[in-house]
Amino acid sequence: MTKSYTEDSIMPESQSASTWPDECLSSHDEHELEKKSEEREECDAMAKDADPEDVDGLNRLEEDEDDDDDEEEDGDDQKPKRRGPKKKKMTKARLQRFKIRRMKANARERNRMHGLNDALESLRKVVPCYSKTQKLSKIETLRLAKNYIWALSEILRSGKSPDLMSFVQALCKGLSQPTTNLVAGCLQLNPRTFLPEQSQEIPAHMQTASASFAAHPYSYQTPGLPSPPYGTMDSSHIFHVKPHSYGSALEPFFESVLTDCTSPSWNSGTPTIPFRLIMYYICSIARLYDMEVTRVAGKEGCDQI
DNA sequence: TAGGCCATCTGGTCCT
DNA sequence: AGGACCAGATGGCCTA
Repeated sequence: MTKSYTEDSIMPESQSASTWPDECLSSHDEHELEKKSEEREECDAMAKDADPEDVDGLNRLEEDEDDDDDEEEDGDDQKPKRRGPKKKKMTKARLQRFKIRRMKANARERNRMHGLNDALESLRKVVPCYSKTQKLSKIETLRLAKNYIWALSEILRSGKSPDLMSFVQALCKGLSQPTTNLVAGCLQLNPRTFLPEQSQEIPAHMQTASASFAAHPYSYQTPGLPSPPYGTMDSSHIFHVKPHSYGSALEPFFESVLTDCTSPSWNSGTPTIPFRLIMYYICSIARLYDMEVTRVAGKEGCDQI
């Protein structure tokens, strides 16, 4: 049974940036989950009603049993006897129990995978780029989430405001072409401007600001992945993105944050940019933290004197 | 049409 | 014994 999830899972535009993981399920999301849960119950019911005679694996199992029987009947000395406990004869009752057990296991496995997919869907909604039309694949969602976490923790660690370029570079490390384009489109950026290979074209002040982001300790080489675009940063693939107005892209990130949030694109149907606001808050907190540490340190110094 | 992505089934292994 | 987890196989759908 194949179930298609073609329905658009759209993040409501009203969802604020403050709805972070624990509260990230809006009423809309809850409704979606309820709907899915109902679908799954139907699915499970169908599995229960399914004719056990139709289970493919059982046919194979029956074939195995036949083989065993043949072996016994032949009594061929040339073939080594199978060691270990002898297989019990598959009676009709045993067969029936096996079928039921197998169907229950299948239903459990389906539910387990659905749970995993729900978690991934929640993750999609909290990573920077959430598009109505272009849903991130599972693997890309995980990669983007990993980059995002790293980028945010780097901001907290350094207490410095990164520029947009280096932030997006960090986000796009190891992502595929479509995802990189999505991130670029999401930020209304020209992907050319943050390509690692072209970093020498970035103004000097940008490169300085990017320093802490350049060395991505968790960047991976994705060994063993079959083919590009996975695991590569081949820049050629990024050029397919449609041209935008790139004027603000080279401006320092935090100078434009608030104005960007009130720009028309903020409310458009295209991917939202809530993380810009989040970034603003995080960096503000980091600055306050830094100031507080400096203040306390100074005070302790005075006390010691 | 090939390749990517996905859902599902399945058998194996480990744990309770 | 039964459930959770995992990886391989398979087939369907979609897109470049």
